[in-house]
Amino acid sequence: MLFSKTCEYGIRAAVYIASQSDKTEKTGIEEICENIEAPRHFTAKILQILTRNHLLSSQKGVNGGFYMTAEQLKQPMIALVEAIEGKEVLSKCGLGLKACSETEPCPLHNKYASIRNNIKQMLSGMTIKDMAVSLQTGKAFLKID
Amino acid sequence: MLFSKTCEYGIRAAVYIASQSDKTEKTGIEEICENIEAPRHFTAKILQILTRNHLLSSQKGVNGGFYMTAEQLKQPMIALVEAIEGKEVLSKCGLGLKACSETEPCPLHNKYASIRNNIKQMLSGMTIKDMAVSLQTGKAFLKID
DNA sequence: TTAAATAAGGATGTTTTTGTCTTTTATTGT
DNA sequence: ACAATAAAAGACAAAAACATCCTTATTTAA
Ligand code: FES
Ligand code: FES
Repeated sequence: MLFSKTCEYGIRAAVYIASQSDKTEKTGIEEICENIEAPRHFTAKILQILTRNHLLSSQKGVNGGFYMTAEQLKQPMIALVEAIEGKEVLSKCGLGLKACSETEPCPLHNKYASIRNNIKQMLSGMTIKDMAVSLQTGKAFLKID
Repeated sequence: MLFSKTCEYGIRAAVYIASQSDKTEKTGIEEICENIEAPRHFTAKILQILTRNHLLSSQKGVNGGFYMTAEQLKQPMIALVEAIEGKEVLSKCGLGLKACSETEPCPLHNKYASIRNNIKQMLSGMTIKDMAVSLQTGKAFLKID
């Protein structure tokens, strides 16, 4: 519905990495995928994208893995979504018109634009750290057992 | 974002057909696709689905085409969406967990569930006729010229 | 300095979505 | 009846999304 599989895995992975960021050890792709129930190689590709976009940090070699800096933890969810789905995703027309505009709106525009704005607010107002904390405190989960 | 192409075309086509439902003549697939800028054969398939689900009516042969009964015009948008995307689409987890649940929620659940509810309300509270009227009165458009 | 570990990158494969083309079936005006 | 018309249906094709596998580059511990 809202996100592609790519985006779902990307967010889940980033949140998991964030949730491990107190530890000194970096988090390996294997561990990540086990804990978010995502396909190993596919997820690795997504993390490459996020790393290139500086939303994650990584280190190769023994004891390497993924981690996040304090700066990265403060990034809002929307940064992840835009890195994966593209910047425009939150301004497109809900009915697929070439552009979303106030002057030539689709019949859904009035209501949809406000909902789209809610989504934008949700994603801007929540940091990766916020999500990680809800994991750490047992309030939320990244997979169902 | 919200809908698949299939769903977008399906809604646009249905709304266009509805907007022509005052006329006595039925509306042909060619005319529909010109007016909503959608691919001819693909859209025809989508209309088949909607017709099988009794959300549209159709007639073959000379002077045939698509049309909607008064009953069908009163259907809410959500009926179209569910016919095309499936009934479950509006209750799935936003982060792709196997199930969306209050007891094992994903970190997005709190905010997402409320947005998803807004979407549901938007789609339940607006009939196909409502959308068609906004077209007819020039307040909305199904393609950009 | 070497072996092991681990992410990055590239090639390839599968599935789903999106789209076209052709044939069939039903309807209607003549 | 017949020809024309239009939707239904089925086969096929292209593109995108989803996923795997293999090789390469980098790092570190021993
Ligand atoms: S024009 Fe369709 S959502 Fe704005
Ligand atoms: S559990 Fe993810 S949206 Fe409800």
